[in-house]
Amino acid sequence: MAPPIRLYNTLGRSKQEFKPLQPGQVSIYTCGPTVYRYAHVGNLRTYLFADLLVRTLDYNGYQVRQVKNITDVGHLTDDTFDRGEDKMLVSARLEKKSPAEIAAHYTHAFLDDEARLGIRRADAFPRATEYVPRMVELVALLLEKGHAYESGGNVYYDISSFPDYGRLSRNTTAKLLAGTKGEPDHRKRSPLDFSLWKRGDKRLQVWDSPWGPGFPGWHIECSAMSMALLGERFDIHTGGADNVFPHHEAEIAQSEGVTGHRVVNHWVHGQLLFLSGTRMAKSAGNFFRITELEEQGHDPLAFRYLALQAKYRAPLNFSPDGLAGAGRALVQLRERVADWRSGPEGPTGDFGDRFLAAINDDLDLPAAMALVSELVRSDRAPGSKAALLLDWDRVLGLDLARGGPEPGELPIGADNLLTQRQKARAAKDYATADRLRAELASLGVQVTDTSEGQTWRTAPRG
RNA sequence: GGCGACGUAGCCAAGUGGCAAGGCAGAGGUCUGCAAAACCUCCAUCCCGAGUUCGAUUCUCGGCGUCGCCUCCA
Repeated sequence: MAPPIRLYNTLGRSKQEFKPLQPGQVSIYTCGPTVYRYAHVGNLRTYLFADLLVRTLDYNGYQVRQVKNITDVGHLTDDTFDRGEDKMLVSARLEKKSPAEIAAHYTHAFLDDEARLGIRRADAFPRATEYVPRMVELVALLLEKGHAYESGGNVYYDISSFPDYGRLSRNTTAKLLAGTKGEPDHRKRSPLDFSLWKRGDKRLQVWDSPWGPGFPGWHIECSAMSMALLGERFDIHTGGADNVFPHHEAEIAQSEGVTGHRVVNHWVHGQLLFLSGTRMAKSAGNFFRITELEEQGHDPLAFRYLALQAKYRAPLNFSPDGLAGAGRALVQLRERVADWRSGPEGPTGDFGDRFLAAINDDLDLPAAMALVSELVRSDRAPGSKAALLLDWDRVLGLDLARGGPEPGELPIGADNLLTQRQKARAAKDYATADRLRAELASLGVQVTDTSEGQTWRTAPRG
């Protein structure tokens, strides 16, 4: 009997028992990337957390449908007076490519990056540009229902028409107003009203609408794509903590404004990745791509291991040392699984139940990882330890079946040195043997003596 | 200014009203010709102050400090 899954819900700020709308099935919408640049490991941490959620539900026997949007329409950096720049279009200009080319390039890179981290493919990756007609419909409905107004060619959401505005982020409109800075945009009734549709015909990306040519506001796409693919009610919506306000607050106002009822049951947000105490961000330039870490000799899954050791709801401080440590631990774990696989089997006690209890408790992967260590050190039968670890790997996603590192290719001349060393050792000429070991090491070959003779392995990366 | 987090060993990071998980690094030991690996052992009174309590790292209040959101951002 599996313990119930409890998930923290940003709406309500508490762990709540997860109950799917349809028995045995779960619908998840994961707020995806805007594809105007490469994703960094900070971005990927959020998709990793969503992946762990999907895998946990799958492990519990649920049939999961996950939708992850690809935003290939740029958003303005500043909504006021249309001053902001659109990042998609900036990238297109800088790289002298069309927005579609930019989007295609970074979308592929994103999917590759996800695969490197063992993130399972979502069931659907809707593109925002393909849902603009649906967005236009939603904006028209919001106008019809009195939640929006047209002004100066733009359409704005009237937050005073939605009393629940602020419930997710716990901001109140009165306090938000007090904190308003900068000059007000006089086309808006309230400075807090946000854009649903922006007029503009001089851009590279323009669509027709009842309000003239233009482009959609920043939040409407998620309302459109989530409801188009998952329906007017779905189970879980994931995203980064930075999206709570204003993005998801606006999404709730839009989706519920249109439908008149609650759309998302569980809002789950993953915390951000930090580097030297500040948020890893594209704009700050303090980031690593997963491919960069790979070029430095790290296994991409070492980052996954690192992330598994922290709660998804807590900020995580990234450091190259921490990553290296996680990598060492991962290699060792894989070697053990390889060693134990063919060993004898036996009972594993309550380890399986404890693992399930950990992951079902709001994705407590740190507890699960501690359990991995406890199991490894335990005196259970090796074959069963390996089998259990491989079973857990369905959730952990660390590719534990991979085995130890490959011996690698011997550099030229090393073969001869190895033979000489073997002879020297047989003759108990240890001075020569040690000299040859040092010589081999300088060639990048690590020699180890075992009871069955010497073994070697090429050093990781040259 | 508003909203929200957080401050635990050298680093990363869990956790609980009652002797502080785990990983990496480090120390000692076993093993080994030596080394490596492996194995064993060791390594924190939890930012400060006050309060509640038999007892607080864990609850409350007050400091100090760090960070996130309030512009696009995972």
